[in-house]
Amino acid sequence: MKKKKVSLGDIAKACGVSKATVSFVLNGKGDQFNISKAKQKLIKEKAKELRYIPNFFAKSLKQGETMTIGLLVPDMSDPFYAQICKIIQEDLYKKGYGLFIINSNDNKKEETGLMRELIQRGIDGMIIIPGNDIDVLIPVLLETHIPVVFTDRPGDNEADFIGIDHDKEGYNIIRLFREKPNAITIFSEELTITPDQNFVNGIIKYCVDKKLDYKHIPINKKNEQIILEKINHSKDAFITVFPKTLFKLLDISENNKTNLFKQHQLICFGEHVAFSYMNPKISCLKRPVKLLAKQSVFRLLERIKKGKPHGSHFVQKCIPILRETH
Amino acid sequence: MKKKKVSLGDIAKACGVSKATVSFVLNGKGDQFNISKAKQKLIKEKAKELRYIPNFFAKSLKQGETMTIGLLVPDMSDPFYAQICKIIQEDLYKKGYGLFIINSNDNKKEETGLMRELIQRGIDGMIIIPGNDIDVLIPVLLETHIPVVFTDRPGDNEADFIGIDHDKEGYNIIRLFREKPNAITIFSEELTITPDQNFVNGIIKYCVDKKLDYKHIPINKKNEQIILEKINHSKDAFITVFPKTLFKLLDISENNKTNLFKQHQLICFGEHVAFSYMNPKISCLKRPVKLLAKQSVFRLLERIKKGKPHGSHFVQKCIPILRETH
DNA sequence: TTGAAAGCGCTAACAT
DNA sequence: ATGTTAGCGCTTTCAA
Repeated sequence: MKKKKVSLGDIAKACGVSKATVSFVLNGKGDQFNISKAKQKLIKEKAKELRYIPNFFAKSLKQGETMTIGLLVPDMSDPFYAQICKIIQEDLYKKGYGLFIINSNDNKKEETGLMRELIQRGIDGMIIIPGNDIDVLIPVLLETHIPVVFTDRPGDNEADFIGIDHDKEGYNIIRLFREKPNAITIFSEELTITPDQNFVNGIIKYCVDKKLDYKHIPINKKNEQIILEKINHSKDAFITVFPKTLFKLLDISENNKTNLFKQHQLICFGEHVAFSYMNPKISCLKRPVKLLAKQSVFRLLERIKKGKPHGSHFVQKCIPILRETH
Repeated sequence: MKKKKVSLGDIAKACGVSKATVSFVLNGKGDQFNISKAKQKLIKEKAKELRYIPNFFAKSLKQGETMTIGLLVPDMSDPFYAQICKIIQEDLYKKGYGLFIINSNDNKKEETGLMRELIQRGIDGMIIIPGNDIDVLIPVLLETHIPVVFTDRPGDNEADFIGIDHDKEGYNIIRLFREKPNAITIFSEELTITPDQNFVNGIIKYCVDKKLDYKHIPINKKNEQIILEKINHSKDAFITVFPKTLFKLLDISENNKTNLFKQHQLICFGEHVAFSYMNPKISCLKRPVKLLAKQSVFRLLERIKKGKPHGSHFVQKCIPILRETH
């Protein structure tokens, strides 16, 4: 059932040389160690013949690095995170690193366990999009000394962070509406994640500053009546926190044969491929995915390879994409 | 820069016992080896105190398994594959396995290299959605003895396959149109992947059998005129191979201020969240993602843990989702 | 009831 | 120019 894998030793035996020699040759250090061309050739051929595949782990064990990065992401099937995953994977790959991904589903209870799961696997560093606030993560972070980068959602001042300023983005989003709104309704899922709360708080702060009426409605069965009320009997400008919420809102509206956009301006926080194919085309505030992903990798490798200290904060602006609904 | 990690030995030293004892206790075999409760407690506390995290690799090295599965996927930011990745990751996690993902971008040249990359990492098995046909993969497959499962795209009779029958799905898709079409136009990307070709071939076979006119048009700049021609001056029923292609088609149509759906029925091969929010709502032939992903994991673990022989083929049907455009 | 020691596959300092 | 050997962290057999 478990056929034995070919190891360095097997090649060494087959060639009548020592493991060291084989190791040197196969790692391109043959010349450096003055191993005769003939022998080098022999070894390389033998390796190919025996279909030798080096055991990465054994190497890692010895060298203390695994060339593997861990990524903790809320939901890799969400297009936003999926893109992040992809870019991170590809950028890391170019630098010789592999990627080990775990979905947290924003399950706060399990998050620290999942992080430990990653650490156990001997990763050289990790990028996390945490569901929990920093204080619950700190115990795990203290258990290890590998570099950690927080992406999209911040840790604390001590921690590396690559993301956006949710508070500020929330504060500024209302200025994007074509017509100055009289009142704002914010739709979202239940706000369990602090940065999302901050985004909504930003909106509210603006409303308070500008003396705008506002209401925040989590989308759920229980609120369906009040949602319909808002759709049908108000002229509020709508803000949806993430495309998923917008889709749910549309479902509700559709099920009740009402047209959401007849008397409402709408901006969605977060972009979605679908938006430009919908009717009307959805205006949104796009998060700078690519930049965040690339910068996260860049930063993490800087920490790992150059031993740079932590605590850098890379805050990027969102990009308004104004199509038809704003 | 590289702070030393706590190892088994450190705990052993701290407790004045041997590494073996610590290992037993920490693996829950304390009782089995009759290690005194007091000592067990001491060891466990010390481990916690020193923030001990076991080194998975060292364990793997010894035990010959890494509890890690490799996944080779064309593009994990494509919603279809993203979902597959997610389900696979979660199902594996439940069984104690980790997931190592690599994007191939359907780059055929690099594919075998990427597979080797996975194998090197000592994975216990792998799930691949290959871009290449089996014959180019065989050399790599022969280098290793780990179980491999082909998902979505088949290998050969020898190989495990979990997917759909592209040929047949192509053949049957035309029956889904509400009105019997006089002619069919198939839009797709350049067909570089055999199963995609098979899907189109299936369609064509049907057209030939039923004496229907057909044309297959790869979407690219060069074909833009002929695409517009089809949109504006034909009444063909349209089939798009994958949502991405549909979106491109819509872009072209939109840029030319024409309405694609005025005189065309359309079915898309492959589902997309956006479809039910578009206007009109897109009819499609949905691939059974969840089933494929789950079955792939199930099958792979069956191979790994029970040593079942390869060569099983699990072919599932696509599901028509008929909304408004068919 | 516990410890010593071998060994998983690999690298690299040290011998020869 | 090439081989020997120790050791990375862990498990497990065997001995005590």
